[in-house]
Amino acid sequence: MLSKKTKYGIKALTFLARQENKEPVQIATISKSENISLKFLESILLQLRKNGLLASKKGKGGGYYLLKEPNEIPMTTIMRILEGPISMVPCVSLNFYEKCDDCPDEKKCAVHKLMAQLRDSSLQIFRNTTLADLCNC
Amino acid sequence: MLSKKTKYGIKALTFLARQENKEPVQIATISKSENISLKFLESILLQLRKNGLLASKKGKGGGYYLLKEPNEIPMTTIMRILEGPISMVPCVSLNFYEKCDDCPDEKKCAVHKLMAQLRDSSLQIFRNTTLADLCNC
DNA sequence: GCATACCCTACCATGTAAATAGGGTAATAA
DNA sequence: TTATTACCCTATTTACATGGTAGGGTATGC
Repeated sequence: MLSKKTKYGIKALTFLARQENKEPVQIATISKSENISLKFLESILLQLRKNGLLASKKGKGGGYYLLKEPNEIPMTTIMRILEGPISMVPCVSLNFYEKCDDCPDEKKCAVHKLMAQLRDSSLQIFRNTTLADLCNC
Repeated sequence: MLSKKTKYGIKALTFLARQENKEPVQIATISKSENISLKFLESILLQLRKNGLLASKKGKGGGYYLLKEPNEIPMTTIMRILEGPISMVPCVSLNFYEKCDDCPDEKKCAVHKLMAQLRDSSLQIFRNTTLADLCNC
């Protein structure tokens, strides 16, 4: 399941990507427009800032804004920051690899191969989709 | 993330699919061979039986066995029984559809389109893979 | 009739998601 | 300088699912 954190994060990012000018947008503005709990959204945007996707400006006229062009931000980046691994099992993850403690041999594991296939197809979609693509809806 | 229930279930099913004869296999046998908690596995096999994938035989010489040929069991069936929806959000699920309460219009939702795409590619893999395919590892 | 092995219900421990609360701090403008 | 704005940070709560455990019940077959 996709966490609400990721879902809200994507919605907030597309909201920012849709801004004509590059003026900072207040958290409250996004919160109201997208029906997202203000405080929860705050923590999400903070996380996106710490991971280099957003920057913020304090004080009056402040808010959040994108650091790159929407078409330069692939969904892989966003997913990995907010949701974590793309794959469904750690033993096939490229960026979050972990060995299973119940599997003696990954190569002989029935689940492993299937999940690797799935990861590849998911990766392909996420890599070929940028934030800009999500705005045209 | 793939739940351990699903992972164990798939492993157990492939174990049964690999049996030469169609003799019932005891839970304890699978449990030991695949390093799965006995009682947990018991509940998983029970669920698979209630959903028509397995049958069981009680008493001495009893155990679980497959009801169909492995190549007649697509992964979609197994995943939907054990893991639930294939899609990452209920609003794009074919079998477990649910409307989002925060989205006024699904067609305009940035997340929706992306997740629908992802669901399609996952479905394609799961539909074209049967239990038999997992046994050749 | 006894051992076998599945069947069923209940329980618990742990962890995570989602949301809430409340105050702190930096930047800006007047 | 000072008041306001709006981000920054920590802690807490609630709810729920997962993974696993416990213990007995029941049908089967030798």
